[in-house]
Amino acid sequence: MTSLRLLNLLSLLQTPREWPGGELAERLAVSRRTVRRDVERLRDLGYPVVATMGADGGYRLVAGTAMPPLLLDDEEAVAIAVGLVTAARHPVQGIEEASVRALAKLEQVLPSRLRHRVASLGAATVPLPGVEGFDVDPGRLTALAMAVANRERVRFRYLAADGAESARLVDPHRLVAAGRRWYLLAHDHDRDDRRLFRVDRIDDVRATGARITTTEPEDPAAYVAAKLYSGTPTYGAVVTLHAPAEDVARAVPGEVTPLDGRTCLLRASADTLDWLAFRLITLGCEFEVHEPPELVAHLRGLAARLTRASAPGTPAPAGSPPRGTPRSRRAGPPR
Amino acid sequence: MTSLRLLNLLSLLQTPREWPGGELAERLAVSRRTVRRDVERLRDLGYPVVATMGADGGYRLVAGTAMPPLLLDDEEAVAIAVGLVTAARHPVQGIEEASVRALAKLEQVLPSRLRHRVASLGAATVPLPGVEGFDVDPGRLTALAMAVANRERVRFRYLAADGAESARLVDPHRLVAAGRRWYLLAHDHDRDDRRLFRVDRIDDVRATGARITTTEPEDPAAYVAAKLYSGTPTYGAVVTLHAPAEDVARAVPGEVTPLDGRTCLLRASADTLDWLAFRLITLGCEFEVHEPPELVAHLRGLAARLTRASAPGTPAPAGSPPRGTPRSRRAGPPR
DNA sequence: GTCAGTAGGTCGGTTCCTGTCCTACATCGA
DNA sequence: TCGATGTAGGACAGGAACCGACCTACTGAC
Repeated sequence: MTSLRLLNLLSLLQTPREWPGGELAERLAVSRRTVRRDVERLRDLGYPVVATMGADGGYRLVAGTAMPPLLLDDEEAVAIAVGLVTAARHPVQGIEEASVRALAKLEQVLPSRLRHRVASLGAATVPLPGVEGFDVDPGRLTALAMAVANRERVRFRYLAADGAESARLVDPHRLVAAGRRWYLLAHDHDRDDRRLFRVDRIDDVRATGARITTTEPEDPAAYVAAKLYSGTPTYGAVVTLHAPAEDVARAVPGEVTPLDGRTCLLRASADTLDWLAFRLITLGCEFEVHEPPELVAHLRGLAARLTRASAPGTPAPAGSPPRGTPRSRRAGPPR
Repeated sequence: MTSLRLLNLLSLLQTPREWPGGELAERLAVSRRTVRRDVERLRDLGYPVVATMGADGGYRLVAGTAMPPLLLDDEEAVAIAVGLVTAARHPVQGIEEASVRALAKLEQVLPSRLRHRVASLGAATVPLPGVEGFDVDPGRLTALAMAVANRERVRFRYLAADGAESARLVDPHRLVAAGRRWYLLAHDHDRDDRRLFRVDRIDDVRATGARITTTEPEDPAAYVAAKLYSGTPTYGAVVTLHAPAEDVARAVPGEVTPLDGRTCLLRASADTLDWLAFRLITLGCEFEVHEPPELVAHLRGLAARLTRASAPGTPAPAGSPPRGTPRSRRAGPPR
């Protein structure tokens, strides 16, 4: 079949190197002429293959106007999936939805032998500070994304803010990420009204097979924003930073006002104190917090904890096995 | 052309929903019979398409044994690229190389109109603490990855540890990630010897077009490990954590020994104090540091900084514009 | 200049592909 | 229980596409 050969050819050409026509002909078990024709076919499909002339020339796939089908080996597929899983955990502004869509697409076709690798590797992510239960399970996210794409009614269990658990039957309309949290905008059939669900409080998602009958609001983004800002606890911080304004503006989101060449004023808001403290600490500069008082108290608590942790002269507890040959310190880094 | 239709069909089937044959026939502008035959073709290619029988049945692509070609729209491609870029910045143990390979593959064919989006979005990543210049430029990484895959000799400028800059001509053999740093294992033609280069010190990578003539060591991993452990500064930390051993083991890499049900002993090593401190703080529990003394001092300095930052009653500097209507705090989260 | 590579035209035989029939079977809902 | 609506798949004939073999033209490196 010629389609299979075309895919194989694409797969070969996607490894970033030059392929002489003879080698391609051999690998695809066809004549050189046919390889040329296949290359022409790929070009017709919109995937530009450039050929460098002369001795030791060859074919190479370059960027065109359309994305060619990506042909991945197992490891690459796992790597991409892991990347998308962490992207779902720490959504990047502007492509949150596309990340989840891509993850759902990939999950749908990912061979089962690779799934456990993705799961185990995806779990070993860099932990960012947050409250318990903050972490979104990517599987839940993709299940909901599939339902949204499929326009399919779903059932799930929901843990409300007051701790009450309930079973819901909803028409899922859209997944949105706000800050570091995911929300599902849906029509709740039991309540017969639109609701905004926090995805990390959703569990046991089950497809019903029924089609969606309700419609989403004409401006989902505005709806979500209104719901969120009226309901989510938010801490607005005002901090003086001993660092140039331009450096700060690059590093953190928020409103940065330069005070002088070496200090600036930052206004930022977040939904947890942990997160605010984390962003401030990782800036690595001196700073003073003016508001809110909760953040001042939080930082003072953290300082106390660190002081306790670095109490001088604490001996290692008995029973700890002796360390082998200690690794060298302060040696020069490799060239 | 039938290959084009097959790709389109694959593309449709990859969106996670069910497709009735009639709709597919319409979209592909062929008869129902041909759709059935195309589905059969896909199955022959190893991509399992399941069909649910009965009224409102349809076709769906499911996970098989081989990865089908991924057909992505622009946004999904950007999302994947951004995910891989951050994965290159924060390599996940075990798939570092595959991540870069996938990124190189994607970069090669990514339409130019999407590149700037990837660049700008990829820059806005969560900053993790580290020394200056720690961050690897993903573009450099993919350039080197391409050279490795292409077995092509490259030129670059290198900033040695002592600050001396030099031009190098090398045969790149392999990219390896150790901890959070990338290294290039290569044969340096000027020195005529194997060298290990830190990728963040490499600049201005340029392909020469010449083929590689040297061979990599029979056991690259061992070679790199030997080079690294003999040369890189490493801090070995010994810390008592007031958290259950199993929780800790999940959250941080290192050797965890339970002391009792609620505390454990952690041995971990890293190349910067910032990184060690960061991992300990984000655990969120009480802890005591036994070794090394540098870490104790580092934490004490951090505690002092936080104490200064949370000095009571610091008024906001004059001239700061009054904040508009303050956002609500402590209101209930949305249902 | 020579050599080794790509680019591309032509031609005949063969293969494959397509649409139109047809029947068989599964599933849901009335 | 029956009918509607879906998939599954065989048979067939006309047409389109594909393939290899041969040829010439062009390009770049040694």
